[in-house]
Amino acid sequence: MPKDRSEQILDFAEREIRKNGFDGVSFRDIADAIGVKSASVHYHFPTKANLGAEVTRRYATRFIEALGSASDPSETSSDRMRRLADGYIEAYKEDTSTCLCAVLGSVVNHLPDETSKEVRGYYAQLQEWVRTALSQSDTALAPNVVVGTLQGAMILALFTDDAAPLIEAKNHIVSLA
Amino acid sequence: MPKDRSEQILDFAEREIRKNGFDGVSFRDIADAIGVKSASVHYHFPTKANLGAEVTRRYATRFIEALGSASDPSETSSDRMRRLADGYIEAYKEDTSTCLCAVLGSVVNHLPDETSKEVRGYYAQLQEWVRTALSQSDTALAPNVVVGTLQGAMILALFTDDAAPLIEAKNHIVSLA
DNA sequence: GTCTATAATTTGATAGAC
DNA sequence: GTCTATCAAATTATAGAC
Repeated sequence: MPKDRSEQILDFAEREIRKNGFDGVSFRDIADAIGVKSASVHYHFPTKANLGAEVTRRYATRFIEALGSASDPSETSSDRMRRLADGYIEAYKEDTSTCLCAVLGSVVNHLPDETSKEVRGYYAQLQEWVRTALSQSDTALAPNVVVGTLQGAMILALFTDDAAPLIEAKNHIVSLA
Repeated sequence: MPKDRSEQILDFAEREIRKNGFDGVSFRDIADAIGVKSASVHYHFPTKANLGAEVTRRYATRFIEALGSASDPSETSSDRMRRLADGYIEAYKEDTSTCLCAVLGSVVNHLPDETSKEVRGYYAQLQEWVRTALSQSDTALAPNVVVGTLQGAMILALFTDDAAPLIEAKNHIVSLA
């Protein structure tokens, strides 16, 4: 079955936001890319604030679900950190683009409320997952440090156009978890 | 002596870019803020690519110079990491805004060439400083990890509106250096 | 659902007077 | 150096026909 239009729009919007930022994509860009007019995009997502929110919500759901359980007793903390880091690495490789969070996070106070609310929600979920994932370990790693390290590595990966900084961050975190 | 106009423009442009991103500030915003017309801003900085480049160059120079020596033999690696982290913390406190690098770095491939060139140059300098600063230590900390961790913590600090993630990142890096 | 048409605003940028 | 005046293009968004 063919992809429905809303999904097509979200796909392209997500890719462009991750590459160019929230202000770096327009309704016309999206419309042109999928072969409709901008008014049709507005039919599916009435405002840009709404579009940003939906892109973020979908991204968050996908990312968090892919992480799986943070409390499976058959796993170690390192196992979970490895999965987390791999999530970032895959996100990077998807389109040699950053995670949505690094792009939208750095300008969160500039985003429309409807969008920033979702970005904050995503961070809260991620933070909670890491907190749980590390809760049975006596590691000195703070959840903030884990998330920050991967986030920052994402940006560095963009510069070198190479996943190496992400691999280093992964090794660092896994070895300390 | 009064600040000259170019400096006033750079001051405001830097603050806005760090809060709202490169696309989040316009020549008119700047002109209004300092009480001139947008044509006057263009007189000092002919294009936005040029303005972005000058803002970045000035920011980089200030930040790197504030770091001081990366090879003073009377200091330990931890001392240097402490200074580096404090640089980020001060940058955050300046206006509860991110470092320029986190904002521009995440969309580096979307920036005009003239601007992105300066952003990349800044990163190279920073990376080199950290590499030198750690070169006499047998720490397992990679320069990428150090920079990434602080960068990522900056973004997290924005969310919580609190420097706590930066403090955690600082402690983490200093203790491992 | 998609279109045409259009409104209202904002953007980066330039020409030329003072 | 700053101004007025202006441009061409792009932006988000809406009304109404099909």
